[in-house]
Amino acid sequence: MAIELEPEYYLDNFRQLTDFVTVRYSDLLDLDEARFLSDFAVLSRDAQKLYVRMLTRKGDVFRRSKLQYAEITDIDEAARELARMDFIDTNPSLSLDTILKLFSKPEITAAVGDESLNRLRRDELEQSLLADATRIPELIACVASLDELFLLCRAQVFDTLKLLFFGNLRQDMTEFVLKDLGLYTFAEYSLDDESRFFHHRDQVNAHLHYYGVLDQFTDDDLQDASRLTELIAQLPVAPQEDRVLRRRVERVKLKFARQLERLGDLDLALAWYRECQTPPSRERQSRILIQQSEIEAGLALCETILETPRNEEELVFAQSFGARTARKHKHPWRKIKAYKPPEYSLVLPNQGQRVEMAVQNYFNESVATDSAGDNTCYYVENTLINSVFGLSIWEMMFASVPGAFFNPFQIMPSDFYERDFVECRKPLYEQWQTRVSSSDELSRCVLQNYERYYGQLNPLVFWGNIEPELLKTACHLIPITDWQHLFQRIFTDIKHNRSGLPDLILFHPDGLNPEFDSPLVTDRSYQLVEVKGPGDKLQKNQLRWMTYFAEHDIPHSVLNVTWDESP
DNA sequence: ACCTCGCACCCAACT
DNA sequence: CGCGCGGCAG
DNA sequence: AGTTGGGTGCGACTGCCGCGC
Ligand SMILES: [Mn+2]
Ligand SMILES: [Mn+2]
Repeated sequence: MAIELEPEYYLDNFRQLTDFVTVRYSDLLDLDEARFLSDFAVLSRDAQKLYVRMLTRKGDVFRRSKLQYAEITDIDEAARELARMDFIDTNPSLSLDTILKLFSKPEITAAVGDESLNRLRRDELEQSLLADATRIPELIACVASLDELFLLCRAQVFDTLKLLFFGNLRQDMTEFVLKDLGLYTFAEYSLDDESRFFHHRDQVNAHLHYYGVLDQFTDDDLQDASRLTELIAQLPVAPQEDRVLRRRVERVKLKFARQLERLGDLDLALAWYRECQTPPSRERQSRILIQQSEIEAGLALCETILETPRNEEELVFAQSFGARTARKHKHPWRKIKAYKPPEYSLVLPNQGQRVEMAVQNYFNESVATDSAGDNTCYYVENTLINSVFGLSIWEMMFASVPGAFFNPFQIMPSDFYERDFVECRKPLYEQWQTRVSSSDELSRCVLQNYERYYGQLNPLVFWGNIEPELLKTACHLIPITDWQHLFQRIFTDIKHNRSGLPDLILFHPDGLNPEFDSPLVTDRSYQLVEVKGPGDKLQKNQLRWMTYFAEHDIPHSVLNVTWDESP
């Protein structure tokens, strides 16, 4: 399905972006931004096209010969016009370093006239040319004369416009293309002219400030504790009401603090963790304290977590790490026994396939034929349960709620992972509850939404893994009370409980033959099986799900597979 | 896929 | 020469 | 020796082309 784009698609996309910003945010624009828009509007079409082409390419300096676009009638004339209007500089003063990056090795050595330089690696070549400061002006003139060089100007203004449009700087103009090519289909949601992500200029500036700090960050900084500290200190202080910015800033702080830990700067890491509320901040603090032999403080923090856990993972951490540490240092501790799921093992011939597939095939060839023949095993991991959940809450997810949607390329509402997602959609939640009150209702709703929304992006719905047949089977063979329990746990923390579901699901409407020699559940119509190959072990999120399964009588087990390597 | 998810592989500490 | 990587385009 | 916990690292429309080694 090769979809052709209009020859000037990129200019059209740029216009869509600027129109969107103009309609919603004219009151937040500063003078530079307003000038940018009005100057751009009076450019010739050729000039507009060339400028947008340059904007969407990497870097800000370009060689004339590398700008070849058939759909632009006269590139040189367009460039002159852009220069007159200050959109580009056709005679920029650039450092030798910058200029060298634009040319290939053979071009540089030929221009310099020293073939012996060919033996050097690219980075060595640059080093050697930059080494002699007295030769630099001469070399700049020499290399730069190989081609006309254009410097892109006012690109920061466009960054601000993109930020206003998307609400972030992670997305870019490729969203338009991917959508138009049919690679992405977004769900329908209402985006009226009043849907705004930003409400004050100060807020825009704070977000720009945040991305400015990220921009300064390079991979080398990860090895430099003082540099990391400097960067964290520069991050903006997000106001209480800007939840998105708070989330973003906090994530970066956690990441940098974690890196300070790796670099061995535990005190600094601790100090920055203390500035953060979100997990795993307190977990890391506790670990550091214990590492520093601050046993009392470390255990006290575990106690605090036990009293006010921010999420289940943090709670489980405090229970197990607290108990282990207390035992080791002979402190009293009220220990809670960790759940051990039923486990059994199986030896299979190694045919080079994924271990989950090997087990699925094994089940389909043996256990599945156990009774009437309606038994089947699917390798679904998170996809089945999340998809059924996602299809069932579709209307709630894309409902019009203030602040939830603000750009045309969202795959979910901005508050989807927030604690109060349900609270903010109470009436729809109550409707949803009636829809999941019986197997027939659930099945009807899920299959209907499958047809209605097929292919539309949704972080919970995995279109490639679910067929109506499977959905129907699952809705009927997993009892509605089990579905309600599964949904309930996902709703309590969508972000974290979307994952960790077992690899396989077995359906057996008439149960299984109890003679079958394994701890498989025999008296239920389905069961979930987590497969573990050699060397693998239950992940934390998998164990949390299994603990919950045990509490709610959801049939489950862990199957350890070893390979039979004998010929 | 608002930079994840599950697994593979490694290491250290414990039993 | 062939391979892997990254930029670019649609 | 074997187990357990913890850490890190890896992939992500596709297809083409120039570059570096
Ligand atoms: Mn798995
Ligand atoms: Mn598994």
